[in-house]
Amino acid sequence: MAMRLGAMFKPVDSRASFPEMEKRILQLWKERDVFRKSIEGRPEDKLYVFYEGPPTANARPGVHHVLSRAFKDLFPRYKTMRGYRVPRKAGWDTHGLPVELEVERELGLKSKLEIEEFGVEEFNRRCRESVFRYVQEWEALTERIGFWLDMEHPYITYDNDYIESVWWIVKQLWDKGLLYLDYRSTPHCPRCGTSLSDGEVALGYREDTPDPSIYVKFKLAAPSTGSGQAKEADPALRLADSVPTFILAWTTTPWTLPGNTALAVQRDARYVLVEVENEGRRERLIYADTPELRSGIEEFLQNNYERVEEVSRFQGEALVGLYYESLYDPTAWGVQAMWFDPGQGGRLVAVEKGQAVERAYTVIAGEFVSLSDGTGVVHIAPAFGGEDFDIGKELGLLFLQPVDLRGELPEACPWPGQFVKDADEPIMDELAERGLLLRRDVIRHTYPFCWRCGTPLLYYAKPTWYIRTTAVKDSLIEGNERVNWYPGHIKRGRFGDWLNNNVDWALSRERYWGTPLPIWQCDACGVQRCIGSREELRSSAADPAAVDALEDMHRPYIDGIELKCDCGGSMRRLPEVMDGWFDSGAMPYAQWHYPFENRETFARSFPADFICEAVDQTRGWFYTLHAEAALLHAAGAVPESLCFRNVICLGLISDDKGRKMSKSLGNVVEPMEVLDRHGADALRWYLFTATRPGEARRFSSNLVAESLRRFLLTLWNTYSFFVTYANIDRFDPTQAAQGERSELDRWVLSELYTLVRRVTEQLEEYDPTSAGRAIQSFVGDLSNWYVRRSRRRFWKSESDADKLAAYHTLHVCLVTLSKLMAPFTPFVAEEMYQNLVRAVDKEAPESVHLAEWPESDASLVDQRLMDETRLIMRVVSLGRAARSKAGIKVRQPLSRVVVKARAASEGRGLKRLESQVIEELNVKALELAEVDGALDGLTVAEDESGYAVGLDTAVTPELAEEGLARELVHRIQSLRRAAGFDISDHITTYYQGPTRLQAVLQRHGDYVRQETLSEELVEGAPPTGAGAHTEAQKLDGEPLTLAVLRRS
RNA sequence: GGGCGAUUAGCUCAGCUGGUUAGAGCGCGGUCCUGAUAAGACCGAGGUCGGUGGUUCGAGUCCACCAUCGCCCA
Repeated sequence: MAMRLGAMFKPVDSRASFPEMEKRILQLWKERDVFRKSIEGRPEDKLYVFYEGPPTANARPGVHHVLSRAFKDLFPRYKTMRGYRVPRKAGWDTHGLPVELEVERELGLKSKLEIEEFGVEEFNRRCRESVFRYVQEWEALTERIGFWLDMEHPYITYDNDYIESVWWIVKQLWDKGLLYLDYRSTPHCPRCGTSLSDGEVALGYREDTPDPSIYVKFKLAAPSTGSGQAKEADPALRLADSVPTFILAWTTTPWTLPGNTALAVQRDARYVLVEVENEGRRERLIYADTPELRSGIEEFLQNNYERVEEVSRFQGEALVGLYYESLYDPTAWGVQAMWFDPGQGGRLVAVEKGQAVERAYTVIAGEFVSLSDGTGVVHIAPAFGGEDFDIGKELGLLFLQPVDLRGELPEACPWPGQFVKDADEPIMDELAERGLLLRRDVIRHTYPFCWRCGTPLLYYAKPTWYIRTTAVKDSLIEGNERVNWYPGHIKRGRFGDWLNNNVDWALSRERYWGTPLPIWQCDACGVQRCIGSREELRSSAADPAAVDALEDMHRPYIDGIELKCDCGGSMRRLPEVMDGWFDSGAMPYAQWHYPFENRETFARSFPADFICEAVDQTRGWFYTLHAEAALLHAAGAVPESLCFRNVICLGLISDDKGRKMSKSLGNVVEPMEVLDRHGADALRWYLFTATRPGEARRFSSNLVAESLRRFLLTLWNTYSFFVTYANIDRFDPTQAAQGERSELDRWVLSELYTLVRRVTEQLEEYDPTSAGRAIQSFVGDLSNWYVRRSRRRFWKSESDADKLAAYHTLHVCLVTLSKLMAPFTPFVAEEMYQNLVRAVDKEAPESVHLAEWPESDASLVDQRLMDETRLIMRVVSLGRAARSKAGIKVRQPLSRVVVKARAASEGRGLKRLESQVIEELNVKALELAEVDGALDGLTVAEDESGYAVGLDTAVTPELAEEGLARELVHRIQSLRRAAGFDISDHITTYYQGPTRLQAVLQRHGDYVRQETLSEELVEGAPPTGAGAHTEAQKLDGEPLTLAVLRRS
């Protein structure tokens, strides 16, 4: 389209490329430094605090990252427009096992031993390098999707300053006794050689894991044998019968059997003793007497034994205290026997030579024993399994750990050096040979694996540093009450439950690349000391100069720093590093190097107003932030026990078939591809409006395309329409008179300001999905009702008050929309704003993102008018249905339409707005059906809710002529378009056709000329060589030739 | 095994505190309209609102149980 002299606005191509437009906008933001201005232009004392949850840049960003980054971007932009200053500091998570594992893979290292041989210094150097491997891609994607974030000054968790702040936190907890060392049964990855936190374990559960399901026979010690019994056996057990008697226990982990030291039963449950016989050999089995357990076991017995007979029944109580014969003797393999010494508070101590542990291989009572699966008897191995460990501690049981930290069995055992899971088969085989395996099957259940390397986890009792989060449980729960969650069910549901079931946080990791645990221990006296700052380290160091020279506070350098002990000895750092999650939860403090620097900044920026991550962070970052704030508050170090006031918790993204996106399935959608094809606004809009936050969502490029078509293109075309006509008329919104608003203008403004109110309310409630959907629905109405109904007003030739009002109204709608949409689709909003506002008003803020959020004008909201307009839309729809039924096209005028409304008041509304119905349905009059039978003889369409519209389908000769005139207009317009004329070109039209055309043009010639900008309507062929566009057509079967010629 | 969430048209989703005969968009078949529109309108096919009970004059909506899926926990 040619630029017109005096045009106010940049011409808008209705077929714009959004990705290209977005790149221009990115350039514009950069040139004008809009992001910085959007922060610094707002008052310092009116902060809206956003915390960025740090990603790790050692893998490429995916669609799910776009999801969270889009939501993270929306609220800061919105709040900026509301007048808040919203700093947005980027952050990078750099520590932790995943990083180490990646590097291990690259180096081909298989164990911790190999890492140490390779060298911790070089290993950590490589870790440091690897964490920014994809940082350019992250930065490019972040910018491309329009996520405004200060990536030039990010916090980085491996920085010495960051580490120092983390140390400060640890020291606060240490001073309050919130840190302690304990033997615990800990989830342990035998490959990584380290404990995992509960949060990490939670990441690695796998459904449907096949495992053995076996029934193992534990032989009760007979009274006659040397081992005897601790108590007089209940006669019901019939032990005196000298028939071998076994307790049947069920397990899915055969490899734990060498660690077995007890069997547990339910004291009050009923058990049964059954005798079975095969080929003359008799034996007896004990298991729980519940219908569901018995049916399964007994069916098996019936199928495998010649005779099965119940001997007696008794309470579990009768079994408690009995001894049984151990399956193995691990001490013979060199395993050091230990026990929980009740004399030392249940501490785990070595069993000395010759010492007898009273409760070794006895039946104990346990509340946790399940009576719905297995046999009602649980095999107890305190070295494995939390419950086993706990009951061992409670009752002073024997403790045997025949498995080392690599998950391997001892060299001296029958399965030397085998990995436990591989030993399952041979263990079962061997038990079967000894006749101690009743039954073996396979079960599928959920089992935890290492979330990174996929190795099955073992529960392993070993010393670990814990944070006593249970001490601040009440505070955690209370703080959560004050957090606004979206979706709301997370608060009392997933997150609340997690807090209610809080257990202490396992902090230490026996690894290399992490924040070093700042605890030193004296070689001489064993005293331990926690260091809370670099200065404290220096002043306590044996060689302060070495601390000054320390450029990197990681291992191995930090391990070289020794402290002087009060006893005169020398203190060395404990080798552990910290759980990487602790780093992330420390970001409110450590991002500012608090309290060593930026005390003011911290004070103003804590707690956060808004954070947003996916639901998997419930046990991750959401928890670590919350917990560290509560702990520090309890330690008196921060003023608040909660860390964030509003949080959006996003659901996970799956592919279009509901499957998780994974490389192995090949269904991962590359975000950049979607962005290149459809643009960032389309992707953002889709993510905001398609599904509510919190819900799992299906994603595909096609759905983004649909979102683009349905919403952005509709909007864009409305915008393009406005600019096209405003330029023709040289409409200047800053100068032109307001004009005279029609009912239609008043209606759309009423809808607009209703929309402003709703969108504002919904964003205040952290519900961008509802807000976006409301905008979408408004844009639909604006385009398909307001603009469609107003078209004639824009293209009529006189520039009267009505036309001016139409321009002003559409202009204010589009400008307001650009502001409402700025947080959602920042690019197209900017594009529209620049053209609609900045092009005509150099005083206006230079970016829509620096503009003020629109205010609703209640005086322009007219509920009745909106209701009435909804009604006429409905009536028009029915009218079109009636036309369709009668087979008469809308171009053919008809004499009247008769409408049956549901109430008299509705009838009045219809009459008030009848001109819109009349125009839209192309009829001469609208009548209300006020008496019975008013619709008789008409073509009627009705809907379920009681409305009916009747159409008088009689076409008089006059109406037919008029219809023909409109038909001609339509054809000439199509011809103009086909000829490639500009909308405002004036033409001469030539026609040759049926004689009745003469009469029609006699009567309606003015109309045809005006509509088609024809200066003349000439009967005959156009002059040859004049360049006219000619088409031969049919009109009701008769030949018709039309030609259009542009006039110079 | 427990908790939370979901289940409405082929697909993506609305349906507020219970209220006539359950909706939209996409897709499909057809008709029409159009000088802003890659659009739009109308008609049609397509739903026992996951299932079973219950509360109620009335249930997609409330309650209980069950099933399936997802996430989380053990």
